[in-house]
Amino acid sequence: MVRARPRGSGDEGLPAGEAEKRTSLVDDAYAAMRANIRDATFAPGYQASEQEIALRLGMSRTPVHEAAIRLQEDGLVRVLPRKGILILALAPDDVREIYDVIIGIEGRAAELIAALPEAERLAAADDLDTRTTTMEEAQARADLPAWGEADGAFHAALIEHARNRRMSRIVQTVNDQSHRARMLTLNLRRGLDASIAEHRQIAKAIRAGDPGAALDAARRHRLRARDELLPLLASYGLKHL
Amino acid sequence: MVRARPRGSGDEGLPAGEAEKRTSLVDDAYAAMRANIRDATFAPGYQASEQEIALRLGMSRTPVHEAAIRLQEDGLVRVLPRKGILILALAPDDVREIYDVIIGIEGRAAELIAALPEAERLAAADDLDTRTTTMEEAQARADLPAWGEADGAFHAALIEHARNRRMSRIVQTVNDQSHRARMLTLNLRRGLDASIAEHRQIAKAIRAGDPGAALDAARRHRLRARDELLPLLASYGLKHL
DNA sequence: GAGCGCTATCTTCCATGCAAGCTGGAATAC
DNA sequence: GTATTCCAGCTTGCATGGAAGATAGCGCTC
Repeated sequence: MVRARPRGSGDEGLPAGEAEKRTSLVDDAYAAMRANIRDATFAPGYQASEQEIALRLGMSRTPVHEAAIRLQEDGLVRVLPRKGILILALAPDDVREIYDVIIGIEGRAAELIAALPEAERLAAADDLDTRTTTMEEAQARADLPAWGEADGAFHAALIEHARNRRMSRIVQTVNDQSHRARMLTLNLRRGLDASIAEHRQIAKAIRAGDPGAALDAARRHRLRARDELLPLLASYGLKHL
Repeated sequence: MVRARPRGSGDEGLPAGEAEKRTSLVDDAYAAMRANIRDATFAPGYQASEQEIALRLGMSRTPVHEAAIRLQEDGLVRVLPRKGILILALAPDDVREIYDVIIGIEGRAAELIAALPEAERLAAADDLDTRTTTMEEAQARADLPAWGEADGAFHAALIEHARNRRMSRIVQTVNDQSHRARMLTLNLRRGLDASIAEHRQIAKAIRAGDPGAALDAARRHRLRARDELLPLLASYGLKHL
């Protein structure tokens, strides 16, 4: 039986820490299923059987089952007893919830970074500015996918610099959940200029070592994005993403 | 030692005859292990084998293994490949992380509640005030455990009223992680009066429909608690809880 | 005594078998 | 035609066994 092992596709693992050499089938199944959900190979609402997925991945049901438990814990699927694995859809209300979580977490993260010792603070600000510049360049080329990727990188870096593993995990989890929504709505977005300007403000407040301003800038940025996105979803009648 | 529990003969002695929808062994194992970790039956640093736990719970290794995966996802244990289940300890740095998560989430929750329509807002404020009164009564009796429980109830209610399932889940997860630390440090706490006054302020801002003030009050409350607790941990040299 | 390697034994990982729950549809009763 | 029953085939839940990795202790070599 052929064992397809998709490796390294978007594995945002630990930062420069351990050389992960583990090759457990459970991890393979988890990564593969997560990737399939992200790129909508498993569309929301699709109900798969563990047997079928196991067959496709060339393993038995056990690792698939255990991976499904992890994915359920991540909020990506629901394991229906004796019925199968249901790929969860995202309702507008979920998007609202996710934004509120991010508003809270990211604001605190920005505040924390601005309160770091000067050297680390400046390094973080430089890093964020660099990523914002990447966004500007993408915008100049009207390259929307690149813009989206750079935007994601900015926000990932923002959380990373706060050096709080729990925050990182929370943000990654909700980002996984909303990945499809972001991809879908990327070309509906309007406030690209505003985003870039707000990113600059966040970096500036961090550079200045002003936690209050950093908190405020980060919150405002996400609040605006939320208030821009939610009506868009509503007007397009997108009930589940 | 060996408590063989024949399975399948219907209801085991679950407390307070609840009509449990359906008891799966995995859920049983998850609940039992989580309870054991909370009350330190499984002390941090203890390395258990799945076989041993399975024997103790009267089931086979499979449900224990799957429950361990969920507990690992919750950050309570670490499954060491081919070595066993390690009960995680809590370092002061973890407490700091947890507080920062809560500061972010709870602040946003308070803000959201204060922005609710008046009827819901007032109901929430009343509820929070009631719970604060319970704390006052406990304090008058110098009943520290009751105080701690009422304090927990206040914060649980605060999150609950924000009606955001993801926030609820996040807070519950970090609360599980820090439960032992809270129990240990309950009798070291000083700012009981301050806590009650701050709770009143949060409720007041919510009642007034002032999101900014609610955010600020909730943040300040947790910031103060954090700044009070962390030095305490350091001074007692508590390296892992 | 110190270091090395072998092995006994512990552990999890994974495949698989069996039982039981759920579902859809055929067969039956009216 | 409509409602009901029943059953075949689907699904997962859980137990169990074999395989392989990890580890500690022993004996051997130097």
